Formats: sequence, structure tokens, C-alpha cells
Amino acid sequence: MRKYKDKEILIFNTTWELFSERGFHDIKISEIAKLSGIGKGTVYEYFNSKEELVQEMTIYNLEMAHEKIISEIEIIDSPVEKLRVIGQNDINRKMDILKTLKIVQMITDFSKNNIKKSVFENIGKRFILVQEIIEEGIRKGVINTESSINATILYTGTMNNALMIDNFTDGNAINMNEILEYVIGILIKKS
Amino acid sequence: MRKYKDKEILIFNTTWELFSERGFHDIKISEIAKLSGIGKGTVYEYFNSKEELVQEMTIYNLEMAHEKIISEIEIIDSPVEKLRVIGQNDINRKMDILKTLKIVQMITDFSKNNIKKSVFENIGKRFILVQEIIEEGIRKGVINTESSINATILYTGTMNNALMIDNFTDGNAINMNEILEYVIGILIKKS
Amino acid sequence: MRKYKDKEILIFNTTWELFSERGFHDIKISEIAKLSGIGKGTVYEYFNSKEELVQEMTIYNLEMAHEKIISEIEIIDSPVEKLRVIGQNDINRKMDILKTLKIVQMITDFSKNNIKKSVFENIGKRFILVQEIIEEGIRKGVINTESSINATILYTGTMNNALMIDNFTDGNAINMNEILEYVIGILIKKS
Amino acid sequence: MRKYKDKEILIFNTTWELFSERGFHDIKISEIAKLSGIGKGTVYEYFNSKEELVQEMTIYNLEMAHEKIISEIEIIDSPVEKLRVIGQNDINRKMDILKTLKIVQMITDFSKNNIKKSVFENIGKRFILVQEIIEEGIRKGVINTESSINATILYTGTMNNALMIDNFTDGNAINMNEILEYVIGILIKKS
DNA sequence: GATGAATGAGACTTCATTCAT
DNA sequence: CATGAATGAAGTCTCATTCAT
Repeated sequence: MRKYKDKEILIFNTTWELFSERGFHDIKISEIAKLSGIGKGTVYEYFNSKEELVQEMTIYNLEMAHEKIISEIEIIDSPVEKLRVIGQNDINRKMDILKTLKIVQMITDFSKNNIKKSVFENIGKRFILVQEIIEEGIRKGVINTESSINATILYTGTMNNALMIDNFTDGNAINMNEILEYVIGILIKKS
Repeated sequence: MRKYKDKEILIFNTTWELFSERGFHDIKISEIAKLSGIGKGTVYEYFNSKEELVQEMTIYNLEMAHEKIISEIEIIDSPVEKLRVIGQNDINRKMDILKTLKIVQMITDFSKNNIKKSVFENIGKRFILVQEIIEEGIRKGVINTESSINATILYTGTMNNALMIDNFTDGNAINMNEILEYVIGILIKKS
Repeated sequence: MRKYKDKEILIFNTTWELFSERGFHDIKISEIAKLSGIGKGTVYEYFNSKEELVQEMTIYNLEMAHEKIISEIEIIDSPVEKLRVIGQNDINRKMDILKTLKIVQMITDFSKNNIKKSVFENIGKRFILVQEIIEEGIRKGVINTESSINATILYTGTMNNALMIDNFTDGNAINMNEILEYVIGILIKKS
Repeated sequence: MRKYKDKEILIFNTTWELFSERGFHDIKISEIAKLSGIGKGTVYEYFNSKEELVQEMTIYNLEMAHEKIISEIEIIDSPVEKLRVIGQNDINRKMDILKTLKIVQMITDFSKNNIKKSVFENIGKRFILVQEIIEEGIRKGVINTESSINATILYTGTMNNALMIDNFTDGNAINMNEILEYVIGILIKKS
């Protein structure tokens, strides 16, 4: 994880905020600059283009979120509890997850080939983290599944889907915590 | 489902094709027109704006896909088999599903409030279809789950997630049929 | 005055109505057609272009108004009374006069050289009519002015100006009849 | 009168020039920019729309013309001489007056309600100035008229009308100075 | 004659990016 | 380093006009 300058982080945060309600093309550099309290030209001192800014911001956010999760679960022993903490984290950071999903969706539109490998790598990291925990659970005999990769797809897919539906329905249709326990319940070994 | 004119369908199809590789803002009306073999102004004879065109196209595609699924499963008796057919359909129409996910993501960016209710309704239809099948399965004792809504989120989330990962990894990481059976296996009653 | 076909007159009337509230570029042929209850193409059966339509309409209206005035004053003997009738006519047909002024202004924008000489001729007719009445008044000794042309400019300019101001101020600032008498009073011989 | 930036005035002047021969819809922003020696986008740095530009330009020109007149007549004592100076000014600035009349006519087409109150206010200013001079003349006993408002309509209407006819006839039909003296002659007290 | 679907030239406007200060 | 005035490429949308039926 490279060292980020203060102004870079300032710009990341502003941009990230704007993504809550709008998409890539509806966010203007001039707006990012104004909201950041800096000049338009200054943004270009730190990033070569709008596209690069968004990619860097995405990487930054993915890295930060990953480090936070890592630090939270490294003190936990139980693999199941680890999954629960990751899930709780998703629920608490709901909007961040959704924004990330949106941005990832969007970034792939820029044209698959130009995207920094780092974006993909960072997206992958989270998947691998869950998969490793599930494999740990299998080894420890607390998680029961034929395939760790399938279980990972199931876990991450269900959680993301739930977050999206929750957002679509303005939080009226779904009990996120219940969903989390539902998925964990499925992964837990049953004789 | 309203009656669509030939030209509308022509425009829908061209636009849909273009979405394979690009996003809303990277598709030009002039391009849609040229590829459709019609004049730019003609597009505006049928749709008041680019945004309306995309929304109408989305509704059309969701409706068509839904009707196709409905006709395929109505001759099937077993709820589990119905889910299997729906899943197979997703796998076969992989790119269409991904495009739909992308467009829905995008459409919500236009600003949630301006989106035609029909778009939301049509997105919901598929969810409800799966949920009803699951409930049928529960009644018939072939599906075992505490909550039909949770199971629906799990089924659709897992499948969509798998399709996305499959696409990200250019089909090298995942066996879609295996995933489908994996999810169905989870839903099937086990004593 | 050429013979106008029924449909031409129909189109003239619709177009004329639309000019009440809008200008040349804000009136669409499609709108004229729809309001006339005919097809868009039909308009082009009678006029080669929008510009020609407006020119023809202007000529038609100027001709009609002129004939009406002529028939009204030819039975009057007194030149002063003739001016009074012309003025009253202007006041009663206020909006028509204003529309004519607007259209004439506009028509000259099309590019002075393309305007049908007939438009100018017809505009001129009214001026000449007033001038002739004034000259008649001078001969009869009831109108006192050194120059009939100057008096005509004064009469027509004052009346048009009053109508415009009346319209600008939504009829709250001016008593049109008083103005008319005021101008006539000035023209009338005073020893 | 707000402070105008240099670029604004540059744009005003170019636009004003173009209005000599053409109307609102026939003048392109790109043309204004090119003739001004600036970029198209720059125009939009100073004005939000073409319509706003024209309105601002109109206000600017009316303000400038008014200030010029004010400064010219404030050193004059005689009301009649003031009217003469105003009239001479109109004659000398003939094309500007005609352009103003044209633009005002046009602006009211945009839709009466959207026009900046300032446009109307500035149009009114000139009328009021003339009216005040006439009232001054009445008080001083050098102008004889029953109604200052009617006299103002007469003065401004006659002058504007004369300018228009002069322009229509390419200066061949009218002696502007004679007209001015003619109107002034009418206003001057006669025992 | 009548129609209206189709057309495409063309105008406004936006906004990422540059660069002189 | 920071700035923001200036730019112009590019895209949406309009509407007069055409022409096959």
C-alpha cells in the first residue's frame, strides 16, 4: 500500500461522497475541487485524469477497507465468528459496499483493458480472504461445504444481493442481520 | 406488456448490443441510429430522450426474458426443476443477465426518482417468481428453508455473483453448472 | 389581390393565431398542421417553405385589413372622420396590428433582399392611404400641416407606439381613445 | 449599473454587431465566439445561455445609451433643446435605435414572463426621461400639451417610426432632421 | 391532393483538460 | 505547488423538409 498524500486523501473522500448519489459522468471535476476547497488545476497535480482519480480512489478504499477487516479479524480465532464480523462490517458500511459495487461495475465500463490491474487485485483480495476463512473453517471442521470457492461465491453473492435489495427497497423489505445468520447457518456443519 | 412497434424493437436490439461493451454515456444516439440503419431523428420519433430509450429498452428486455422463462417453466411440475431451468437459462443467457445487472445499476444513477416505476416493477417480477417457486417447493416439502425471502436472496445473489465472477475471470475460474447445483443442493430438503 | 384557396386561408388563420404569443422560430410547421387539422405535408402543398407561408400570410392579412378599411372609409366624406375611423379600427384590432408590426420586424430579419416586394408594397399601402387622407384634409382646409408625409409619420408612429406601450403595460397605462383624439387634435387646423 | 468585465463587453459588442443584419436565431454562439476571438466555451463562462447573453447585452446597451444621453443633456437648460439633443442623438445613432427596437421586439417573444425585469425597467427609463423633460417644458411654459404622457408617446413614436421608414426606404424618403423639428414644433407652445 | 414517417443538418451547451501566472 | 480562466471536442435534441404511399 503506497503512501498517500493528504491532498490525495482529501480528494478521494470528496469524490467518494459524491458517488453516493451520482455516477461517474455526473460528477464534475470542478465540483470535486470546489467541495474539496481546492482549485480545479490542483486535482490534476495529483491525478492525470478523472479516470485515474476514480481508479486510485477505488484502490485506496478497497485497501483501507481490507486493512480494517484484517485488523478486526486477526484477533478472532473462530472462522465462523470471522465471517460474522465481516458480514457485520458489510452491514454497518452498507453504503460503502454499494458504492464499491457501483464503481466496480462502472470502472469495467471504461474499457476492461485499461483498468489498473490493482483494482482487480484488490477486488480479488476480499474474495480470497473469505475463501481462506472458509477453508480454515473446513479444516477445523466447523464449516461444511464441498467447495470453498462455491461457498465463497454464495456468501459474498448473498450478502451483496441483500444489500442491494435493502437499498432498492429503502430498508423496508429485509432484515440484514437475519440474512447474515441465514448464510452462516448454511455454511455451518450439520451432521 | 404494451405492443412494441418494429422500429422500437430494432432500436432496442441495437442499443442492447452496444451495451455489451460500453456504458450509457459512451453510447451515442448517432451510433445507435447508424447501426440500426435509420436516421438520428428517427430514434427521437420513438423515444423522447436517450434516457427514456434505455429505460424502455430495459423494460422490454425484462418483460421478454420474463415471458420466456414463464413459458419454459409453466410446463414443469417440480419446483426444484423449475429453479434448475431458471438457472440454466441464466447461464445460457449469461451476457444478457450481466447487461441487465449493469443497466439496472446504471439506471439507478440517473436519479432514483425519475426512473419509471415499470423498471422497478419488472426487476421485482423475477425476484417474486423465484420466491413463489421456492414457496411452492416448501409447501410440497421438497425445499427446506426457514424463509422464502432469504432463500430467494441467496439463490439470485449467488447466481448473479457467479456470473459476474465468471465474466471477470473470462470463464476460467468457475463452473457455472456446478454452482447452480450447489445452490439447489442447499435449498433441497435434507433430513 | 389573388384568389386564396380555402386551405390557404385555414393555414393563414392558424399561423396568425400562433403569432399572438410566439415568434417565427418558435412556431413549428407540425403545430400549424395539427391545429389546422391537416397533415404536415399538406402545408407544403400550398407553400414552398415556412418563410413563404409567413410572407404570404402577412400579405393576405395586410390586404384584408386594407380592403376592410377602404370599404369603411369610402362612405365617409370628412377626412378627419376617416382618420378617426382608421384609428378606431387600429384600437379595435389592437392585437392584429401588434402582430403585424412584430411580423414585419421579423420578416425583415429573414434578410431584406428575399422579402417579397409585395410585403413592402402592402405595408406601404396603408401609409399612402393615410397620407392621401391627410392631403385631402389639407386641400379641404380641415387639416393643417406643412408636410403631409411628416404628418403621416406622426399619425402612424404615434398610434403604433401607443398600441405597443398599451400592450407592454397590459392596458394599465394608456387611454387609447384619448391618444387618438390627441393626434387628430394636432392635425386639425387651428388658426 | 453593475460593473461589466472586459470580456463581457467584448462579447456584447460582437453580438450587437451581428444583430445589425440578423435575428436571434440566426446568430450562432460559435460565430459570436469566433468574431470575438475567443473560444465557444468562454462565452458560457460569462453567460449561462444565449438568451441570457442577449438580455444582458440589451440591458447593457440601454444603460450605456441612457447614461450618455443623461450626461449630454444635464448641461443643457432648455427643455426644448434637450429634446432636440435626444432626437439628434437618435438620428446619429440610428442603427443602434433600430437594433434596440428589434431586440426588444424579439426579447418579448422569448416569453414575456422570463424576461429580466431589468430589461423592462431600462426600456421604461428612456420614456420617463422624455416625459420628465416635457413636464419641465410645460412648467416652464415652453411646451404646450394637455398631457405629458400623450406627448411623450407622440414624440418617441414619431421618431421611432421615422427611423424605421428611413431604414426601409434606404434613406431616400425622409429627412430626419426635418421630422425632428416638425415634432418639436408641435410640442412648442403656440399662442 | 393528402399524409406523416423518416431524415440529417445544425445549434446549444457541457466539462475534462491545459497552461500562464 | 496552486489556481481558475480559457478552450473546443463532442453529444443531445430539434424541426423544416421530403417523398413514398
